[in-house]
Amino acid sequence: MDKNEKVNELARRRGFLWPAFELYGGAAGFFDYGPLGAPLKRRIEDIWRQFFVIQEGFAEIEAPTIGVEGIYQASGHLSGFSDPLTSCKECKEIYRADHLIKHIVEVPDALTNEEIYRTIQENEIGCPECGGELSTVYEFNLMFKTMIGPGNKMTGYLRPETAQGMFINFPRLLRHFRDSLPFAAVQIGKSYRNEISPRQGVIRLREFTQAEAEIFIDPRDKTHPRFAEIKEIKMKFYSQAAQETGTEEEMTFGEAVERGVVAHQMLAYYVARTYQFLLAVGVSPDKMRFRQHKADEMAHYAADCWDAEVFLDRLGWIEIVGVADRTDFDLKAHAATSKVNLSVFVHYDRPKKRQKIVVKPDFKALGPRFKGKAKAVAEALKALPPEKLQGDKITVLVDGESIEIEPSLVSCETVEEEVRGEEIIPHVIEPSFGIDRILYTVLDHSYYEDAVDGETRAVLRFKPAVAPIEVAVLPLMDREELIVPAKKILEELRIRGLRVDWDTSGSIGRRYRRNDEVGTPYEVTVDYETLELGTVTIRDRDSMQQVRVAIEEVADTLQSLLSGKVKFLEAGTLVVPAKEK
RNA sequence: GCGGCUGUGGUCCAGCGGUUAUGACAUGGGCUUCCCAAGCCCGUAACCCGGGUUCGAAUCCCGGCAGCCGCACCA
Repeated sequence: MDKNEKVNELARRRGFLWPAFELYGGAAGFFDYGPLGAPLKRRIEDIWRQFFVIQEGFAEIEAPTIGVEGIYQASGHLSGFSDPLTSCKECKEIYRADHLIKHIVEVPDALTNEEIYRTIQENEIGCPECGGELSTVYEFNLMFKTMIGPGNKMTGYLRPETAQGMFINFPRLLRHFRDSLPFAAVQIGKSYRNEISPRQGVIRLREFTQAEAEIFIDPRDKTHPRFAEIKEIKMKFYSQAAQETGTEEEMTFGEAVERGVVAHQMLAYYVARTYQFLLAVGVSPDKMRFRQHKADEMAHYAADCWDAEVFLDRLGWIEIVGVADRTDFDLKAHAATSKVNLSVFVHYDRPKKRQKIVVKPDFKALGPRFKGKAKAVAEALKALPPEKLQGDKITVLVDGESIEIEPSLVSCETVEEEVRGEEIIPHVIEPSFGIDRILYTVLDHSYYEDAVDGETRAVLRFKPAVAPIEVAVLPLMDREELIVPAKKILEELRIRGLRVDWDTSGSIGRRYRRNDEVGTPYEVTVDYETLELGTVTIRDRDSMQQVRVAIEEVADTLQSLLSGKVKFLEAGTLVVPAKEK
């Protein structure tokens, strides 16, 4: 068994990840989070909230997972996310139908599926592999389609990303943030993509969890006020240029922006925050890098994009987070499709004075002469550039009719005007996290094996902040006199809000191993010294060392250990193992 | 979606036309004042699903589903 298999097997056996619908034969691309997987995922999400909602002050919202058609017309997912396919009736091979007629039709995208099929027939195009006859063209869209309400009146789609929920709430979010930039909204939730062939467990799912932030910024100012805080952090950058040579470059964020490796502070800052978050949940820095998208792989909406990639045994480098500069693509698209203005009025620091020529048509004269058309003529006059108002005759075009007017009917005036600001469409920086992939990475990067007395010990070295079980309380033996004080400790720890497990089954060594395997950082053992001296032992998962502390202090000590305030060997008196005595 | 390989208790595996379906580990109960998967006793627990061939199918054939590997796909 290689490591990947071991991790998967452990995850299945111990209740982290279960293939879904097993009772009914299963379906690829769906997983259940078991009793340990669900809290692990929840804790990862909570750390994400800590970083992006609490520390950055972003607003968390929750939008429906089913969206109406208009959203995905605007976002490009209806057209860009779906491909016209055709298959060979002989060898069953599947092709992109539009690709087959590229050399005949200049813009195959503009054709309907029927038209593409007709083109294939008219030009007698056969299967490129075997020459067989091709089937009619059908649409394969990666979005799950459903119906809203009875009948077929309204089409709904399961959202392929959470991002659109933030974009379409832009006007309300803007108001929430009192009409000023920058601001950001986030969502953690399920997204759905009907993948053609999902594989590799939780790496490619049909239903998955995303955590996305949409940070709306003023496009003219891509600096970040807190850039100084992250600028000394060093990380592995794998830029477009570096990919030519195939070696990542280690440098600070400050250097990366100075050298133009990362386009601007805004993008760099969120790449850095992403990096810090991934470290916090337990992704190994040695097996992580940030790779810049190449120009040709950039998504249809992105101007620049940096992916956090992690190295997984057998799978290689896998993308787990994308941090993209989506520019104003989405807001512009939604503004155009919905016909709602999605710009922000940005005030200047100081109102600007501007000279402006105001054209004043003489309505008293124009009215009687042009009657109903007078207004249109006046508008046309106002629209003319100042130089056209000179000369003997002024010519305007109204409803295709050329009309001549003598200059005396129009007066021009130069006025000084105060301009207080301007309408802009914000740009969007989007860090987009694949929670399932991150969780799998945490499992993979936490997995260790060491040898204890010639036996292999499997350990998940979770950070205490993500461990599904933080403490196990273990009576040395399953005996009444040890169980009573142990239960008291269990209750107290639970009242403190710790995630505690209780286990009396099997020898103490067996119970330590069981907990090592699910990543429990600390075990409290109640033994006969507890009865004599009122102390218990706390065992450290990684070093397997034990310290003794008084019963009254055990809850405080554990909390200090879990939060990292106290080092293990300083938490109590080191216990010398029996065989060394 | 195509092709190849695979599918037996929770896990790993034996059985390859007739067995009360083998075993190990894990797990539950009991014994053992027992700090790193010890020992002994007892127990729970499986042939992926559906058809077919056959007197008889876990075993052979077909289809489905799932997993792995290649190809394609991955906005």
